Amino acid sequence: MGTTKDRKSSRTGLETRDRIIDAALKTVLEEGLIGASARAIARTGDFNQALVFYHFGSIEELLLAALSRANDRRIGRFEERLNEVDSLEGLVEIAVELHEGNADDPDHAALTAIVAGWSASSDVGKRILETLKPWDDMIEAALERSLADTAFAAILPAADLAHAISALFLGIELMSRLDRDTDRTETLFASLAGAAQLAGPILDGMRAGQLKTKKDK
Amino acid sequence: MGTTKDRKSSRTGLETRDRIIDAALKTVLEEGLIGASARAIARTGDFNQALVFYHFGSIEELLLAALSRANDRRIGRFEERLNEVDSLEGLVEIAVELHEGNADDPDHAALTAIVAGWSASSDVGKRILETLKPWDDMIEAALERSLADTAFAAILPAADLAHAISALFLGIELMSRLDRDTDRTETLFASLAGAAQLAGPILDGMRAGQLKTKKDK
DNA sequence: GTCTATAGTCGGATAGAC
DNA sequence: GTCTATCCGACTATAGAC
Repeated sequence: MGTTKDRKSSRTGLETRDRIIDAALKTVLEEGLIGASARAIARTGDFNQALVFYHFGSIEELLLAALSRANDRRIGRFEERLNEVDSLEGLVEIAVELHEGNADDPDHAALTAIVAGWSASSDVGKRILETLKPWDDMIEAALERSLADTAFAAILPAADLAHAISALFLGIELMSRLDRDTDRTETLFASLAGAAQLAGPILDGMRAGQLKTKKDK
Repeated sequence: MGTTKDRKSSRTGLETRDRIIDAALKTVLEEGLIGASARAIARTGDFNQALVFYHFGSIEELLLAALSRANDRRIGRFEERLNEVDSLEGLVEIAVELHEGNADDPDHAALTAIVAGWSASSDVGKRILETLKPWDDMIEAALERSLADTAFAAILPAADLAHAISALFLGIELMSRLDRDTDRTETLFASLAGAAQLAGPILDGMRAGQLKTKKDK
């Protein structure tokens, strides 16, 4: 999108691969997964339909590549903060920003559509989960820092909770896309922030109760 | 499925409508939303493809009808218990059973696929949300009973929490369908049950602290 | 109410010229 | 590496016979 281009001329293959991926994402965003045919994508990106097959072999492969790229971009945008956060309040703060950014983020819309639309073919499913795995790992680590020495840490493994949070986000984004007008999630996130501010001190109390400093691992 | 039928003979129109809806659900389950064409559905149900248009006018309408029916069946199966539960532990118990039942429930697989696959066209989105609304309402009422007189009730409105739970379920089912082999959700629900047993008493403590009996509204 | 037949469209994928 | 042209299959939807 920000590249120099003069409409339909010869250029290097790598550039075209990128253009195709971007066009795929945009098409999925605008037309949905079902509407993301090779022809529609080519129309969006203003290139020849046959290029999809030359560069990716099939639509399925293209969409998986697109998923991976969209995911990478999103991870890049949040991994630094996610890897530093160590409190429930901080986590929710990031979650709120993640959600708020989602509305205008073409990457994310396409990402959820692709994930959701493929609940059928399960060989692709594994590859999708593989792509999304980094989120689970980052969230899990953040949770471990945030809930350390807490009763909840013992009974609700960070890995499980992290997975649940990933799922929650997927579900929330799908639902909020069903009807942009009456989006219930606005107030939800506000409430979540409030809840975190209530629960945070309680957790800290649990920690303090054990008189065991945590920061030096 | 449990109706008397003798393969491809004349019968009343209402029976056929049902057959078509059942076939649609089965097809969505097996082939995914993209694979659920009029022809594929007709193949599954062993009837003529043209009947879809005669009875429903379009595939979109058929799938919306199928969604509604699958949802009704699921609600029927759980509404009684959901309308009675009044504790966090009880809620989680129902959630666990809901999830466990989901694996073998063709209704549910199709339901999530339809909801998820339609994040694009937003006029349909509204109708889908309308169909799912009863869940939010039932969960909200159950939460109000379960969290009454709790600090969480004040800061996290039941309506928001209910919506989040609906979204969580949608997300969880989608994810768990991506890879049946390495399903993370098994341990998740076990952990959730544990967490509820930890949190339940805490909430009861809060309630008791206010010395205000709750049962008489 | 259900069938056959078919019109018309669109999509995946490939061959081969440039 | 990119284009045109094309094959072929699948799809939605309708017309009309039964």
